[in-house]
Parts: sequence; structure tokens; C-alpha cells
Amino acid sequence: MSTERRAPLDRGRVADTALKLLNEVGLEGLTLRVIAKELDVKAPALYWHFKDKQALLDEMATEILRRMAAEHTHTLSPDDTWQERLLKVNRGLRTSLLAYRDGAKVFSGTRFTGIEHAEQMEDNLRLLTSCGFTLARAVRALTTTYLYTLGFVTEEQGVMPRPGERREGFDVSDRARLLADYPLSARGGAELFENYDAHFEEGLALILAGIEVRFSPADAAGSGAPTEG
Amino acid sequence: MSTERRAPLDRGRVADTALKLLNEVGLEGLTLRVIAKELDVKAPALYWHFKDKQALLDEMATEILRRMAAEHTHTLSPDDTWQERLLKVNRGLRTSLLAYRDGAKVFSGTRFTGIEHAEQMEDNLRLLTSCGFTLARAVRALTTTYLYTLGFVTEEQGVMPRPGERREGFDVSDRARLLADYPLSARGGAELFENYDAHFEEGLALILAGIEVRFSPADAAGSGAPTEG
DNA sequence: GGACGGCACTTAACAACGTTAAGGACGGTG
DNA sequence: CACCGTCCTTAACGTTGTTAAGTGCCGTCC
Repeated sequence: MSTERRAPLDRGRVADTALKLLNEVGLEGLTLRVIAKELDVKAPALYWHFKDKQALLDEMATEILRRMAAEHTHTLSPDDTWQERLLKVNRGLRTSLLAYRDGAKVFSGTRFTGIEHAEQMEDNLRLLTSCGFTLARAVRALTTTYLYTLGFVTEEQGVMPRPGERREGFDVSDRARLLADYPLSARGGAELFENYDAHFEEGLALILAGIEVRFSPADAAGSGAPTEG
Repeated sequence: MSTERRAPLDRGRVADTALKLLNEVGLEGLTLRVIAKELDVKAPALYWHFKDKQALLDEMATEILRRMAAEHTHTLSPDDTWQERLLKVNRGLRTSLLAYRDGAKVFSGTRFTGIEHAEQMEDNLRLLTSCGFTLARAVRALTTTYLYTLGFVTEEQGVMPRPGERREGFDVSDRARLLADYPLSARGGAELFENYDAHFEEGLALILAGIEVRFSPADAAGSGAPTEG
């Protein structure tokens, strides 16, 4: 009989396991009992490490953020143009959210109490302001793209829980048949529920173009449009 | 003794009551038993009208949409410029979502199975295409602004459950103290958690400017930037 | 007028959930 | 050896969404 004792849990191990399970059972199947079972522990044990389930979800969101930083930070450079930086940051965010089923929901249900996100935020603000943006405009540029990305992935994951697998009831041709009386909407359906990668890029490019026109000190000087908010 | 019998429920009455209660108890407090009690009925009675709770939430989201149409359609004109139309539609959407606690969450958790939204969609697509947009670009312009608005209000309601009342733990000066080592992030905090009306408008204006630069057939001809799809 | 049948509900109960209270086994420290 | 903090278990609680079965009422048909 093995006298080995399981190493004690810690917040990190719990959050890691919960994230792995999230991909298998989804957010609504992610119960404390399921997580505990995977960790070979009973559910109340989790309360030694987290004050409640929301605290665990917060830790999971923070972990997603950390992994995003680990995977994408090396692509960032202090010499990025602001356009490159905004593209990288938002593509990285989308990729990271798509890596977990219901990732966007976990993320937007969470308030970051700590300062884990501050380092990336600071770096991005530093780059944008060094490109000539005022601080207010740098914040606006980052949050506008960020909120777009979050909204986009939320909708995307509503239709496609995991990349490649489409939720039932979202057949594009079914939809077109239903909307026979609304020809433009019917034809536009393909633009809504397919080809998410390309559509994400197009929307992001729109916002970048708007930032350039209204904010960019380098390119838009004398165009007359930009005025300090 | 009153022999009066309560008029039978219908889906509309249930959804109306649920929406009223949503504002009082929030999404997580909105249980079937609470709704039933307000309707002077027991919880299982609701299953006569809805197959499950999600169906009731779908009906609520649809009702929000209907009220949005009822309140804002009269401001729309077939002579709107596309800029006016996008502003009106997205302002109206934000206002409608803010009218209910957790409105954005209810909305983005819902898939519209019916065609209730098609009429507005069709009208908007008609206007944008009549302004010279291709259908694909019209769809992209609408969804990009729509996803931004949805993301914006989701975050906004995470901080301010009801207009005017701020969730605890979001004191801006507390946050600045925490982020003392990240000066730009600390100073930028005011840009994040306050003054939502103005910030919403600024972000929306950015996207409109981008659409103009890259899509608008009238204004951007010869600028070289816009290319089809 | 009495049987029938569908409508709109009630009563009772179920499994599962987040969560709490109490206690027990282990290790290190005095 | 007593003690204490750590980390977990057992047992249970109240609530939740949901289902099964039954009940009263209204209209229709023979």
C-alpha cells in the first residue's frame, strides 16, 4: 500500500485544472464537485484555497491573462508602430480567449482586483504615448479595440463553442430560408456567421483606421478632423 | 368571497414581469420562484408557457429588442446619412441595454431564433447600401459598431449595475494607489471607470471615422485606402 | 345533462448546486 | 507529550431548475 500523500493543492493547480476542464464541460458544466473530483479531493476542500466560486473564476481569468502575456509578449517590440501594437494585442487577446470554451464569458464576468494586467497595460500605454498620443487618447484607442474584441469573441463563441464546432440552430442556409422576406439580411447572413477570422480583422482594421484619422499625430496632422477630446 | 379568477398568464405577461424584476434583483437573483410569486403563481406554472428558463430569458431579450424598436424607430429616417443612422442605432441599443440591470448579459447570452430583429436589420442594410455601401461592407459596419456597443455596455454594467450606482471595489482613487508603480495606468484610470457616456461616444466616433475612411464611397474616393473585401 | 377533453395550473418531489459547520489527520514547534 | 496551524473529509443546509402526477374549470358533443 502506497503511503505517498498527494501534494497539497494550491490556487495555481486548482485554476489550471479548472481551465482544462472548462474546455471539456463548458462553463455551465464546470461545478465545484467536478473540479474537486479531477483533483482527487472533495468539493469543500476548494474553500480552503478560494473564498467562493467567483474567486476561482477570477483566478482562472487571471491565468488566461498570464498565459496570453507569456505567449504573445515576445512578439511585442518597443519599436512597434502603434498600429502593429494594437493589432498584436487584440489578435493575441482573441486567440487567448478562443483557446478556452466560454473564454470570453469567463473573462468579462471577472473584475481584476490585482495588478496582474497592469504591466501589459503600462507597456501598451507607454508605446502609444511615445508615438505621440495623449494619455487619454491612448487609453481610448486601447479600450475601444479591446471592447470590440471582447464583444466579437463573445458572439463568436456563442455560435462556435470551440473552434470548428458549430452550435446547433445556426445553419446559415436555414437562416436564409427563414428570412426570405428580408433579402438583404438573408444574403448578409454569410457575413455574420462564417469566416470569423477575416471578419475580425476587417472590424479591427476599421477601428485602427478611425484612430489614425482622429488621433494619430503623425499621419493626420492638418487633416482638421482630430480635436483633443 | 370574490369569485374572480386571475386572468391566465401568457408569454408576454411573464416576460414583462421578469424584466421588471430583473431591475430589482439582478440576473442572479431572478429565479423562477421569484418570478412566479410576483405573478401570483407557483414556479412550475411557468413551464406551461416556456420550455425552460433559457426560453424565458430569450423572450426577455426579444422584448428588450421590441421596446428598443418602439422607442427609437421614430427617430430613424430614410434620409439619414449613414453616420446618423449608425449613431442612432448604437446609442439606442446602449440606452435600451442600460435600462435593465445586466441587460447586456441577458442580451449576449441569447440567440434570436425568430425574425424579430430582421425588420430593423433590413432597414439598416437598406439605408447603408443606398448610401453606396456594398452589402458586405454594410454588414461589417453595422456589426463592428454593434459588437463594440455590446462589449462596452457589458463592461459598463459590470462596474455600474444600474446607472448612478457604482459596484463596490471600483473606487478610482483606490485603484490609483494600487497602481502606484504603473503611473500611466494609474492616471488613465479615470478614463476607464468614469464618464461612460462621453467615452462611449468617442469610441463610436472612432469606428465611424474608420468606416468613412475605408468604406464610404462618397468621401473616400481616391484616397486609395479602401479596397473591396 | 352528463361524459369527455384540453387548458392552466398546484402539489410534491428530485437531483444537483454553492456553501457552511464540525471535526480529523498530519506535520512541526515548544 | 502537548499544542497549533495546515489541509482536507464528512455531513448537512438551503436553493435552484426541472419533472411527474394530479386537480379544477370551461367548452363541446352525444
